[in-house]
Amino acid sequence: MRSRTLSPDQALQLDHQLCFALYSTSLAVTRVYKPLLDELGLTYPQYLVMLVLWEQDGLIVSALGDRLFLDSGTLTPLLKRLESAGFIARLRDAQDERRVHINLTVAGRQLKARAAKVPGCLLSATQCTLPELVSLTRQVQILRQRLSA
Amino acid sequence: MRSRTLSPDQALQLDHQLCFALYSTSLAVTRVYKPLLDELGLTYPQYLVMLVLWEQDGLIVSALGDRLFLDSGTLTPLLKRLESAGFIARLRDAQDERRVHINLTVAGRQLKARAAKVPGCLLSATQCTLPELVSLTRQVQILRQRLSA
DNA sequence: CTGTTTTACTTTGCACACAATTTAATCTTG
DNA sequence: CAAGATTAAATTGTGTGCAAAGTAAAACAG
Repeated sequence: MRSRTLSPDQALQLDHQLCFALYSTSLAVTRVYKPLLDELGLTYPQYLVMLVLWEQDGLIVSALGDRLFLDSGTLTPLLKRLESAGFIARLRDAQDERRVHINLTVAGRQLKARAAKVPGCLLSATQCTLPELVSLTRQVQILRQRLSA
Repeated sequence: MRSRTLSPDQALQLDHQLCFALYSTSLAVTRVYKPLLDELGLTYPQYLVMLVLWEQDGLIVSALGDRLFLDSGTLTPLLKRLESAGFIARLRDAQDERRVHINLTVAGRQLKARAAKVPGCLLSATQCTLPELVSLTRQVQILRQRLSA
């Protein structure tokens, strides 16, 4: 019968690390997205920002950060690139000049239609059923919630 | 009864994206590792390299890359930093001068003992049981395998 | 054996992530 | 209301990831 705990040697094996499974799989997913997002003129983190804005336009930078678990040090330059690309506009809040609202441009809203096929391409790349993916997504989200607490 | 497919709007919701769950959870894991690895003088990707070398010393750069799913453009500068830190030595192969072997130094081997407690800290941070983590790790590894094929 | 191709690694350039600092605006407190 | 504290973004510096180009050694082909 196997022990309930691992030896130090086993515990340090790369293929036993959940962290590495998540890390390498996340990078693998990004590589699958790359050609799809290239067509849209977006990087993967930029695509995530657009997903948020397509759900809720006009958020301020910190609200975007809360949603994506990213800070302003990451978002500020990324948002400037999205602005240069013509997908968003950055507007200071008139009431509170510290805040910057991120608004979709017409081109940014139009991009949503072209992005509609992306999730389906990913689903087929995984060779999983939708329920399988939903289950795995939930498990990983729960882990994130516990780690961020 | 729910449809077996999602509407375009549902399919593009951030919280339905497995990619985002993986991406944000992987970053969350890295943030939990940060203080532990700071003590060892390693970044997270450097820690992964050390895990590989603790299993098998003397690998060439491309073999490390195969194991970690990273290319030499990523590994070369990272390995130079590990060399500067005194944990590894880089040695040209005498038979084939194109190859560079990565060998642990004494300090690099000694670091393994200090790293032994890291996996346990992570396990407790997840508030999961070991079998739960093993199951999740396997599912994510299978996904990676399908995406990399 | 010599010109070509392939391989292994390095270098360069761009885009994240994130800690730490800075700047500017707002809030709080006495 | 004035001084200090807090907040929101932006900036700076370091370390990845990765595409693309460069370099040098080895393998191959005629």
